[in-house]
Amino acid sequence: MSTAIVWFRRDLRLTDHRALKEACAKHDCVIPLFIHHDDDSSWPLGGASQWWLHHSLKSLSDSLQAKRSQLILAVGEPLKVLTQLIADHNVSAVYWNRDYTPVRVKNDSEIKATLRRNQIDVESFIGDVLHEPWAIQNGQGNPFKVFTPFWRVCVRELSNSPPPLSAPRHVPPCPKGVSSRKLNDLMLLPKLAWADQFEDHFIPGEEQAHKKLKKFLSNSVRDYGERRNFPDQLGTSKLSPHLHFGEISPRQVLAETVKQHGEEVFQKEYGAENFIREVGWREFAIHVLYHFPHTHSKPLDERFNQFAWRKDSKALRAWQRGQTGYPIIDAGMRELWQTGWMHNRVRMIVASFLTKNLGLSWLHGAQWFHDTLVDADLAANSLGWQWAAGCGADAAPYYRIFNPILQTERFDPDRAYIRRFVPEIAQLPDAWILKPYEAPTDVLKAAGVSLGKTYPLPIVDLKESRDRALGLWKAARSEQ
DNA sequence: TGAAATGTTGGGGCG
DNA sequence: ACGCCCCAACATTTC
Repeated sequence: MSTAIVWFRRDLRLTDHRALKEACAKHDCVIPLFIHHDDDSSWPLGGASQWWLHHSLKSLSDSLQAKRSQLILAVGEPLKVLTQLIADHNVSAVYWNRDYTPVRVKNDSEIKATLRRNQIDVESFIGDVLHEPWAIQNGQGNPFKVFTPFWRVCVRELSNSPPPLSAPRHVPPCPKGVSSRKLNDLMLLPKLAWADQFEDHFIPGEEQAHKKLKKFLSNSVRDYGERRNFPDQLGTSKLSPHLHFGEISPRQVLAETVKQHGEEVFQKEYGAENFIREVGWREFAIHVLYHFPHTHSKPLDERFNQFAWRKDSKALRAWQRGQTGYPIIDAGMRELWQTGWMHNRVRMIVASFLTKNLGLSWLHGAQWFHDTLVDADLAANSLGWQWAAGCGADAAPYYRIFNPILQTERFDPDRAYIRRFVPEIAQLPDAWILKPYEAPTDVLKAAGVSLGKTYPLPIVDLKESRDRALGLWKAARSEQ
């Protein structure tokens, strides 16, 4: 009898799970294990992510039970938990899929070395990427800092990307007497009713992830290139949290897309190409954070190390709570708070507003998103915020400053998004709802809006703050 | 995956 | 009839 542990981390699924497949093929007993432990003190698991994790673990546990296995839950330092289990149940092997975030890379290599010293067979497998981060290089053998050439190489090398695996037909039983914590012991659900609305928008779990992908591929993907820009429409896949927790892998997303739409998904004129390209941005984020592990808290562009960010806790709080006086910003921030998610177009707008107009550090934005997004992902979040702030990989040019009013006119043409999330101004006509502060008094009165009372006055002047940002970014750029 | 400023063009009003 | 001006519409440049 040989027993193996499969250490589940951010790969909460049974299909395309290399570690699980290997363990099931080689061992008579398999302990599917999840260890709850915040190993990155500077980026603790956010509240919204905890909510997702709770439900995703429930789903994985149910799936394993259907295979007559059992998910074992533990709390504490992974090495201690593993060592104890190994000793108690005569475990001979430990398998996991790799995670490329900096703290995990470091901890995993230590755990691997320690267990191997103790004669345990430890094997790790490719994680949730198309290519290992070290397998993709530019002509000089360096990591990429620009998306387009990076993605070109990824696509060219796709034949070397491992194909997705099916679920193991049979999961060997978990040995008798392995004790597990109760899911509720992990204390993942918020004490207040904050997350109550999340479940109206998301159902965590592997089965739902695949359902959502299939539905998206058969209904929406053709118009994705256009429709994805309109936050009021269901034009995006909303797969991000499922991908973050590994309920579905990027290999599966790509394979399913190609299966339904053929190889032409790589040609530019197809909606599916835009969609696959977003999977590419996810891959790029993992690549950049792996090779530049400081970029979750320091700018990739060193000229921004000394940047004079403003400090203004009142403005930060107004931004966080959706009380800036600019409806598209407030709508986005409230969508985030209420649903645990924000449309990507609006993420760009609120990020530009925080960094350029308010002049507050992108780190504040990254921290808030990390805590409140169900899809919070250290790699994607860091890349996205540095991109918006103009200090990261393939960053937006310093002069690219979104105007909230123009963005509303373009991407929320009938103002449905604003009306949904900023109901106190919903009665304003289309022409004024995007800038209530300029609306004539009789229009405001007729709509029941009292500026400064029922809806805030703008906390910053757009033109003034834009000019200030242009000067600062231009100066930062010319340093060194 | 930007916005604003500046430049150019052409139609129409008007002396 | 003609030149001049205004200005919208569009294009280009600049930040």
